[in-house]
Amino acid sequence: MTVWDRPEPPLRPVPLDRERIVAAAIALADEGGLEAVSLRKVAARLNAGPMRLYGYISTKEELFDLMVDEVQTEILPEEQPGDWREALRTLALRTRQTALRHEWLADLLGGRPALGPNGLAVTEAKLAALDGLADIDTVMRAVETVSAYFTGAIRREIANLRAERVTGLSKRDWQRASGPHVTKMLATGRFPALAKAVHDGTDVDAETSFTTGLEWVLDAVATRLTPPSA
Amino acid sequence: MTVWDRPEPPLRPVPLDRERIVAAAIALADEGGLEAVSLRKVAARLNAGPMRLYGYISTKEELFDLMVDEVQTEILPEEQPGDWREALRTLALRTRQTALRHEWLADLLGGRPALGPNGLAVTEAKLAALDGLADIDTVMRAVETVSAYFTGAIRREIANLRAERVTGLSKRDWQRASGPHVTKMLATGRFPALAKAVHDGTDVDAETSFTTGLEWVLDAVATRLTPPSA
DNA sequence: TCTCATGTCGATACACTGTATTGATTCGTG
DNA sequence: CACGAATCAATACAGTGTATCGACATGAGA
Repeated sequence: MTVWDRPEPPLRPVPLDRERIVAAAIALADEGGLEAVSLRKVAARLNAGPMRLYGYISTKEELFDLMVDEVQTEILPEEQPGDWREALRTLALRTRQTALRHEWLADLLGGRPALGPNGLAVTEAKLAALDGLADIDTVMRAVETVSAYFTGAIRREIANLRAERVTGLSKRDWQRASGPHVTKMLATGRFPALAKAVHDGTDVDAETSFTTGLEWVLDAVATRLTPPSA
Repeated sequence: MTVWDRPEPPLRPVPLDRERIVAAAIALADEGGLEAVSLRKVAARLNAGPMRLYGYISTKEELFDLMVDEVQTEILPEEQPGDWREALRTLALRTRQTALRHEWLADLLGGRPALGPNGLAVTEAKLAALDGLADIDTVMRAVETVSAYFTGAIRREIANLRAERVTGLSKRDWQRASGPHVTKMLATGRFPALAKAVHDGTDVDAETSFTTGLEWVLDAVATRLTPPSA
């Protein structure tokens, strides 16, 4: 093979760093969901071979960890509001909004401990909101409870959202009218309470459902805080 | 190739049904986690070719749906206790226990709407527990909130459990002593509340954490129920 | 300025995945 | 007994995460 047949060597490889890798991965996930993220595709976006990434991460799971940590920056508000309740509410709502912007986050939420810098910062913010308002153990239980609530609520919301997308129908309409399976099941009479709920319940939007439950949980937390000493 | 070279045809294929397929898949997942479930391995356990499964499911996701629905039978208690609170608590605790028996459930919990017969039965049980104790919309909010809580709590618990397994240390010990990364981060002083929590907080076991939060949420629900008419 | 060691990079390779297609084989039915 | 339909397995394909390894550009030392 002569020189003329051989292509010029590729230009010096673009320098890589985790930031660029994670950004590429997030872009892919935003476009096509988590399953669209493959090391080959991420590398391709950066004009690199797949193996190149293994200098920066040692496993695909680590890439996911980095992605989660990265979007946590969107969760922390610029300034922490004063009231503990407002602070926790804001963190919960911003987590939800972030998950709506990056739906793949719902698949990862709660899946692994969030130990990256931004994850720790979010945890810090949660704990700081309640700092001094009760003994530490109560504060920890409170943070765990609120976080567990919104993790679960967000997962369910995104799950429903996806289901609605594939059928093109709202969950309610779908159950009531054209979801043949559920309709048939309800018709069996084996699920009276469920049938009543589907039939008589108001089809409340996801945000209302989320905030309603959130306020309930925050109420529960409020009861446990030590009353401000008189 | 003569008859003598050719092996006898395989015995008539073992008849298949979804039950056996799902059982095989669950066994695999119990042993090696969700990622150990491949259509090839499931089929192999049933002495069948991979393609055979596509007569019973049309996608791997559907197999997961069936697996989730199957283990829901372990969640429903034999008899429904009388008290709404007891009923919801039992459902939550049994979901947790089921997830501890089948850790892969944590990966799937809340990931897709549970519309199988057993999933519907569990939802029915939740709704039935509160039936008549408040208007339907309140009942639905209550069920959503409790479910969201324990979905998130279970996910976190399993996530921590796995993390502990790979390091061989309790989360607390690990953070305090030998988790170099977290230790270093805490040492930066950027996370004072977190540092205090790790340092001064009691290392409560997972079950206590779970039930504590659960009772809080149940308290919150209680507040919303219409007081028994005098 | 030349040589050599070092370490980075990418090509290749491997074992495996979910699933479409296709061809053989069996069975029920006329 | 023959044929049509249905069932099933083999093959195939495009993709996956990651181990291995050879080439090559780069920096250090002489």
